Amino acid sequence: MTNQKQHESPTQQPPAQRQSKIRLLDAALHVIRAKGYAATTVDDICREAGVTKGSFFHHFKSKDDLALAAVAHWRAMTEGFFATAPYHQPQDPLDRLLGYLDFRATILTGELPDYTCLLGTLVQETYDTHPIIRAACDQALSSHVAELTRDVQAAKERYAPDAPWTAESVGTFMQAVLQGAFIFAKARQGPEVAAECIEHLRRYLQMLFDRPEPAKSEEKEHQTISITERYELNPADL
Amino acid sequence: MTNQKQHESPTQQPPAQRQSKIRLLDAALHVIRAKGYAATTVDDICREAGVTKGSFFHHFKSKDDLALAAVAHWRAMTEGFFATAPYHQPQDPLDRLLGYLDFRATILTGELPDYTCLLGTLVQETYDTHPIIRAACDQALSSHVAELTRDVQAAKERYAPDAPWTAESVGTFMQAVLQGAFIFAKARQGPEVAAECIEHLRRYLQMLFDRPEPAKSEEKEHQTISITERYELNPADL
DNA sequence: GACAGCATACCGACTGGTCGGTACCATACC
DNA sequence: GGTATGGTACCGACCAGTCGGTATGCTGTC
Repeated sequence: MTNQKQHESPTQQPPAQRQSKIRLLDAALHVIRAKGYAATTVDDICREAGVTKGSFFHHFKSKDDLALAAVAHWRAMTEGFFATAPYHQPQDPLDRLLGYLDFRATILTGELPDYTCLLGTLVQETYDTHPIIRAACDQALSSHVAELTRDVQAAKERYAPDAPWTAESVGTFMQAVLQGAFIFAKARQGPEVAAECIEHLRRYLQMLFDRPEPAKSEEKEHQTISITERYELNPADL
Repeated sequence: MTNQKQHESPTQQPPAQRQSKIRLLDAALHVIRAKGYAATTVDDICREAGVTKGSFFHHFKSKDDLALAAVAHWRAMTEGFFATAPYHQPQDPLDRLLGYLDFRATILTGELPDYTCLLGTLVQETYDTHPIIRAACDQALSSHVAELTRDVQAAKERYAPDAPWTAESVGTFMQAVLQGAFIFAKARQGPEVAAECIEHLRRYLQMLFDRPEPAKSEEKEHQTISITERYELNPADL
């Protein structure tokens, strides 16, 4: 949570208070990823957002209601973020997929709650006790998988039309690897292990589509620079 | 939690009450995997174990103390379980690795809390707030990874001595895929997606070691039957 | 073999604090 | 003034942990 506007830009901004709901949602993304859902208290979120409980319950019916809104917020944020990311540029669908993975490796910066996934954290805790939250996480995950699956399908048609696996299962596998990578990053307290996992996943895709592994050097160059500035987004808010 | 002895075998068993600690630990494994750590109350565990709170705090200093004991219990259970599993038989280290994955796919039965991993669930919630639990999970995960790494290293020496990746990173990747697979299983409420992920992982290993994918049919046959009976263990208790 | 002495195991009512949620008030903007 | 927004004070439920107490062994001694 670093990119909230410095509190007063008194000229054109909607009244600073109006942003309470968004600040609560941003705070929720951060706190839940750090402490987990059950351990996160409403007061925690209010404190992080700098608003009071009254405001919280004005905007959300309950803590669970906030969780659902947070998932929707997460979807909106990530969809926007990935939609404008640079990896879509290549014509070749396989290049886009590999670019996606490079991009995912690139944004492994900051503190752990800044780059881990809300959905994985949330669904782990709630799958058995909060069916509605589980369903929301499932949908959000599946939507992201579907996005990837499109490129996988295109790459499959071009490079491996007769392969025995489905494009969707590859898309799911990609997301699963990321989720597992985050768990290890949490256990090891750093993103290095996640980067290693992404590297293996990248190699797998290259093998699936019969591409030899290149000499592995600069192809990230053009991405490493710009992500946060270019899109005026902060990985912390993903 | 199904294999606890029917309460009275009055002849030789140590007094039924003595087992309270183990029953609490078994209950903890189950309940924490179902509800997550923070949402699990001491009373939940006592109810599941059929003992009282007094007994709980006789055996454990605190809830966190129980978590540590549960991780140790988990390690003991899983190490025993995997040590006696059939996949160790092949001479070829790659066959052992593939056998391991087939075995992991085979035990995806029962309810979700029966086949998912305590460590992943626990570390997700505690990595930032309970450093000691995080460290315990890290150790337990790393220990299992080290086990796998041995076979990966042997396979590497035999089949891919010059490959650019390390055996350890492959071992870690394998565990990460499983963890991610469990998250998706929770989101989708069933093990099928996890089996798909394991299949991809299996294919990756075959490719890493330059083995063509076989016609994929019966090689599981001899495992599917026996696991639970043969070792008198229940996946529910892993 | 019975009994004292002690430790381990277990019980369940209770407490102090926490947390989700509510009631009601204050201010701002139309 | 009325509606949207946010703040303060508080309530009731719940929960981790406590505490006084009982039951059931184990060991040594006579």
